Amino acid sequence: MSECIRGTKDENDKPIEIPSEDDGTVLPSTITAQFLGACGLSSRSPVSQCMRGIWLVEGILHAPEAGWGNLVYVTDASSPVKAKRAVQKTSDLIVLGLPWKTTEQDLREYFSTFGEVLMVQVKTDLKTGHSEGFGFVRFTEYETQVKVMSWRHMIDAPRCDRKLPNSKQSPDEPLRSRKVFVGRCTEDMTYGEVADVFIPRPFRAFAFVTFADDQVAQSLCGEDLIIKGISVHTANDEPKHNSNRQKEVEELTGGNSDFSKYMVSML
DNA sequence: GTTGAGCGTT
Repeated sequence: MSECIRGTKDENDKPIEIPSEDDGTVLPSTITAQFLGACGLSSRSPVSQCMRGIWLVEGILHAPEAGWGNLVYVTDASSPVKAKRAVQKTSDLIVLGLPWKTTEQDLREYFSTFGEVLMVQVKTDLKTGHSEGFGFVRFTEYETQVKVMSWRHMIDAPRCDRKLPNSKQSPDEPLRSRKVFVGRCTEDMTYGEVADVFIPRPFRAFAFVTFADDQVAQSLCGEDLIIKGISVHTANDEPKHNSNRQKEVEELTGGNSDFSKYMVSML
């Protein structure tokens, strides 16, 4: 049953009515349509007088247990960072692990299947003119960039990683990684529902697993899991940068209930 | 046997 929720940008302002969906949830786009740059809600608890955020699951705002009620919901302020994120521009992606023989034409052909390509480069040694095994690609549409970033690619070779170049990593926005470090694994473990797996050869008892979903990946981080009698350790793929972020996300995702669905089974 | 491997001549 659809209803109207009282929302405002400032608690002292007169609230305006925000329509909910038929199932009682609210879409962030509905919020954004009324309050530029905002996409979340919180309300002041009549009991504790504290502001409480509204639960956001897979991009949808869910009513509190007691329903939306007659409370006034305050939209989240649009911080400069969020405002910047709304306009997603494409950037060059570095493509690593290219075979020596791969040419710019090969790269363009390959990436054109995902969307319009603005530019490709294969970096070559100035003296010898031969490929250095990496290059860059730039797409017209940010959508295409996201698509290409999401999955493992094979360009005349078993694996070609692509990611934002070091020069383009923004320190205020560490991408929530879909990749997890798996320690103490055994060689015969297999991984389900994943985008990529990296196992060092020769085998060294750890692996990197990239999941299709960053929420799943993050919910696994930091867990010690028993799988078929073997204790497996999972952690963030690059522990040095984002331990705080990781804790935050762990609290939000509330443990590893999805684990059995997604992770490891023994052969 | 608990953190791979690579980063842009103009």
